Amino acid sequence: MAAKGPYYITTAIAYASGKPHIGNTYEIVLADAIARFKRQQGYDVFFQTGTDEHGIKIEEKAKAKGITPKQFVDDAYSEIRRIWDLMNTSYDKFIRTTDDYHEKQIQKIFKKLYDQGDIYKGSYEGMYCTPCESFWTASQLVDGKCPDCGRPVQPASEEAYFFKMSKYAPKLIQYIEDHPEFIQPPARKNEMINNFLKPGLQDLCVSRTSFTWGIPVTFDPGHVVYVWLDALLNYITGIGYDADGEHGDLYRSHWPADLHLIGKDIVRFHTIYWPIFLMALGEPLPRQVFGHPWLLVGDGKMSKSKGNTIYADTLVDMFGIDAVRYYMIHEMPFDNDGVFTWDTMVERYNSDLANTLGNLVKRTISMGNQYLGGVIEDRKAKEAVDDDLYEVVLGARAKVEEKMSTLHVADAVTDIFDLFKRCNKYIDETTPWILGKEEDKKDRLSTVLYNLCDSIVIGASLLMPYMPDTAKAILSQMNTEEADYDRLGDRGAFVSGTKVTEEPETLFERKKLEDVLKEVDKLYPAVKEEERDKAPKEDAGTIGHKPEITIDDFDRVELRIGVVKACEAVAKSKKLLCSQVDVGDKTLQIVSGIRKYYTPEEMVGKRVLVVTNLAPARLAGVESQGMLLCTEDKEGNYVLMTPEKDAPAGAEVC
RNA sequence: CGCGGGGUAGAGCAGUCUGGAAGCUCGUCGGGCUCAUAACCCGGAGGUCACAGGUUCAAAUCCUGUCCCCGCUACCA
Repeated sequence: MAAKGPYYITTAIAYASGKPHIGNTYEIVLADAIARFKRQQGYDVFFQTGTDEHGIKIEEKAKAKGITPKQFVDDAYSEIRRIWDLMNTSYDKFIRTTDDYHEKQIQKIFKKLYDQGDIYKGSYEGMYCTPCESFWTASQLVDGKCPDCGRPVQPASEEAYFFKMSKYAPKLIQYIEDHPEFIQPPARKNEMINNFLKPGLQDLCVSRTSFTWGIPVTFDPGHVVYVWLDALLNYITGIGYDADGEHGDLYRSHWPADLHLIGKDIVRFHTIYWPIFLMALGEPLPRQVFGHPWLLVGDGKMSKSKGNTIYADTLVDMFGIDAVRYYMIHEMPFDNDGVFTWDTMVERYNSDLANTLGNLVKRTISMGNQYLGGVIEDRKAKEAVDDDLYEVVLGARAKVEEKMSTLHVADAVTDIFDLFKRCNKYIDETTPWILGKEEDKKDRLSTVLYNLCDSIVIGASLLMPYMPDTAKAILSQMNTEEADYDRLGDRGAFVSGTKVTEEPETLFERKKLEDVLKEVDKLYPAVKEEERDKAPKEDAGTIGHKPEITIDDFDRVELRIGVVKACEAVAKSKKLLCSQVDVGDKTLQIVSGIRKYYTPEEMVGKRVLVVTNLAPARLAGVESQGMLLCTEDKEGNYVLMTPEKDAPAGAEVC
């Protein structure tokens, strides 16, 4: 295969805060398929992935667990790397932002950018909670108060370093316009230019003093480098960039990157901040950034009742590595989110892997053994239908290549399966089992089976980047090596006279949906309990238990029965209803986020539980003087709390 | 008029940029075959391409307007 030059591909580095679920795992698998494909084509591929290990969140989680941040990220790193390896991904380098060479370079880079005037010292405006000693941005506040303790906060400013973004904006706009392929999918390009670049870029905060788990700024103790300047630079520090210009060989041969594969949520950082950092360093810009869509889990019902986090290792246990890789790659359209459901998983597994592919290989090898003793020769007894078969088979590589060139990876895999489908059809067209009964048709029979083996070898070779283990298993059953990529457009990948295996193994055993669902049922209650134990520590977003309170604490809350007298939608909002609620001695105006579940009309006359001594707040510009109590039903819909028997407005709840 | 994505057969999607016979997968119904994992092959049924106007010889595709869904965001007190 011809050498085609360097190819550098990266994934985003994973935030080392916990076990990655299938959505996070999708990215590394997709990148792996692309990297393997490029290697197959003959490129000198370097494939880098890694973990982002700094930041306040990690510092806090470690503290909650009672371990050091370093211990925390070591654990998280091991788990992430274990999953990447489990998925059989062929990365060449796994970088951690706590690696010493990375930290050293970040410090040098920071200094360099500061010395040349791109970074300056300023202040970061926000709100400060004195008792908690915490700094918050306006958007983090809950009801204008400290999200931790609920006490009032004061405007304050924190000393911080900033990067002068605006200076490079015109040059970046020019670059983006001149390189239409730079941002993928193309729709994102206008989004970046219109929403961020044209209105004027704000300077980016690149250091913080409010936490310590980060890379220290060498010339200003107390400051640590803040997230993006640390994280994005991994793409060059990982391959030997040096701020003093003493770059390693790998950097010299492989930078700029050919492809940064990232999630669509961080396109902005990779197509605006990252190129600007590089411009400031005087380094060339990456050739392409692809913001891939997300792999989401199930419909609402499934995720509520069965837990919505599904991990790759769970799926691998049930279906095997390549089936999971196939699902991830195949179910993800180019620019729409994909969805994981157990139903589709089983459907894809049975219909594509077991029926189309597995069964094809098995029946072909079985016939080879039954009629020809396993030795498959091309006896040149050609018929017209053979050309129809080969037209599809030999054309597959070009199709795959075309799809891959625009990163339509799912479509590329579909083309390979079209090849296998054509083979199944060919078997029906040629009816080898009939040829096998007639002595004078032996040559034809042999040729037919040869054509099939040849086609399967070509198909398996094409499949190598996506399902490496399966491709190898097929080739091994055919007793044949992977065909060279450059020859996949020609016949002869399978050597005439080769003896295939006598005992073909079943590549994918069919699965019954009901069996899988039973297993899922068994699996998920267990996972849920496990998570409930971890939840309070690990994730503030899930429901944990609150600290014990005294009866006096409870007594501070004034709860009463209210009757809704009038209700209307809040004009400026999609979620809010504004109700006038009679609570006995007065009528409170209460705004609630329940428009999705109740119409204003059905609200009127309802008896509800009301918190009546809550400090007023403004929601969407409307004052709210209390709170209606709700809970969630099984589907996650909000349900109002009402008294079980009739109780008058104003009755106290105790 | 906050930003963005979307509405095409029972389900999931492609096709829309570059107008020119409505396509794929699954399901369903019928047939064929028996080498193979109840698998494989063929055929049928099933769509006013969200709606309404417009441009055109021709519109799923282009233009205008409307409705609905989903993310994100501001406001789920």
